Amino acid sequence: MRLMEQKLAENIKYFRKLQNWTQQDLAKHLQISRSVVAKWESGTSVPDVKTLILLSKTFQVSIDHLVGMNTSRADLLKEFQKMYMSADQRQWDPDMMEIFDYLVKHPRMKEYFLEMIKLPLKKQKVVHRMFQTIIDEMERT
Amino acid sequence: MRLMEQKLAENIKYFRKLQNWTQQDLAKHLQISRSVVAKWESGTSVPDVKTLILLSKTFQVSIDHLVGMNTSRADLLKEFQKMYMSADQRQWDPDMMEIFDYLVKHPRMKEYFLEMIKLPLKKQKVVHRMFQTIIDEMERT
DNA sequence: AATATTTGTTCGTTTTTGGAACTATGGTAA
DNA sequence: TTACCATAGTTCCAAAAACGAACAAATATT
Repeated sequence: MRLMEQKLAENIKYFRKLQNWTQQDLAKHLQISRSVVAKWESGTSVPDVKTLILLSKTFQVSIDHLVGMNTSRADLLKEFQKMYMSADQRQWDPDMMEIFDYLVKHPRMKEYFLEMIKLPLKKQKVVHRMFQTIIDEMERT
Repeated sequence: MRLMEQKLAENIKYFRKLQNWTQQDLAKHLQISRSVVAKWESGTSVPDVKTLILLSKTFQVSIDHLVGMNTSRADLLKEFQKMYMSADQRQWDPDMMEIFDYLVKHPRMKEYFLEMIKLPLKKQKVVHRMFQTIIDEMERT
C-alpha cells in the first residue's frame, strides 16, 4: 500500500504545480499550515478524507484520480449496477429483475409498497412481520 | 463538511448490505476490528485514506461514489437509461429505485417478496389485498 | 417470549496528524 | 564567488483521531 501514498504525494505536487502554486498557496487555500502540504508531497503523511475531498474540488480532479486509482474508472454500467443492483453478479441480480417485472405488472402493489416505505419504522417492522406470516401461511396451505 | 461524513457512513452501510455482509464480515475482509466498521457507519469516525481505497476496491465502486461526490443519482440514472434502457421502453422511475434501495436494506423482505411471486396467482391476489389492508390500517392509526 | 445475531457506544491506548521552528536546496543578482 | 531570497523538506511536540475490547442496546429468529 506504500504505492498509493507515493502516487498521492506525486499527484498533489503535480496538480499544485499545474496551478502554478507554491505549497504556501495551497496551504492558504486549504487553511492549513504549509508544512503539512510539504509532508503530503514528501509522502511523510496523508491528508484525511475531508481534506482529500477538498483537494479534489480544488484541483477539479476526481478523488480516484488523485490517489491514482483511476484504473477502475470503467464503464458507467458497471458502476450503475454496483450502485443500484444487488451484488454478486455482473448481470442484474435476477431476483431484483423479477421483482422489477412484477411491480411493473402490478402497479397497485407497487404503490402500496411505496406507501409502506413512507410509514414510520416501527410500523414498517410490523408490516414486515405480517407479510412474512402471510406468505408462510400461504405457502403452507 | 458534516454532510460528507454522513454520506460516507450511509454508503458504507449500503454497499455492505448490498453484499449481504454483516459488519463482522466487512471487518474481517479489511482485517480490522468490527467496532471500527460500526463507527464508520454511525458517523462516529472516518476511515483513513488507505482504508477508503480498500473499501472502494472491495465494493468495486469509485471513491467518489463512496464519499457521495458522485454525479447525482438522477444523472446516473439518465445516463443509464440513455444507454441501456430506452430500447425496450421499460419504466424505470425513481419510485422503483426507492423500492430497490429499500429491498437492499431489507433483504429479508426481499426474500419474502420473491416467495410471494412464486405463489399461485390466486394466492398472490389474496396477499395483495391483505397487504393493502394492512397499509391502509397502518396509515390510519 | 426467549435466544441468538447484529449493531451501537464507551473507554483507555496507540497511532497519526498538524503546526512551529529549524534546516536545506535552488535560483538570482551584485 | 557570495549573499540573499523564495521555496521546499525535516524534527519535535502537542493535540486530535482512530483503533480494539468490552459492554449495552436493538433486531431478528425460533
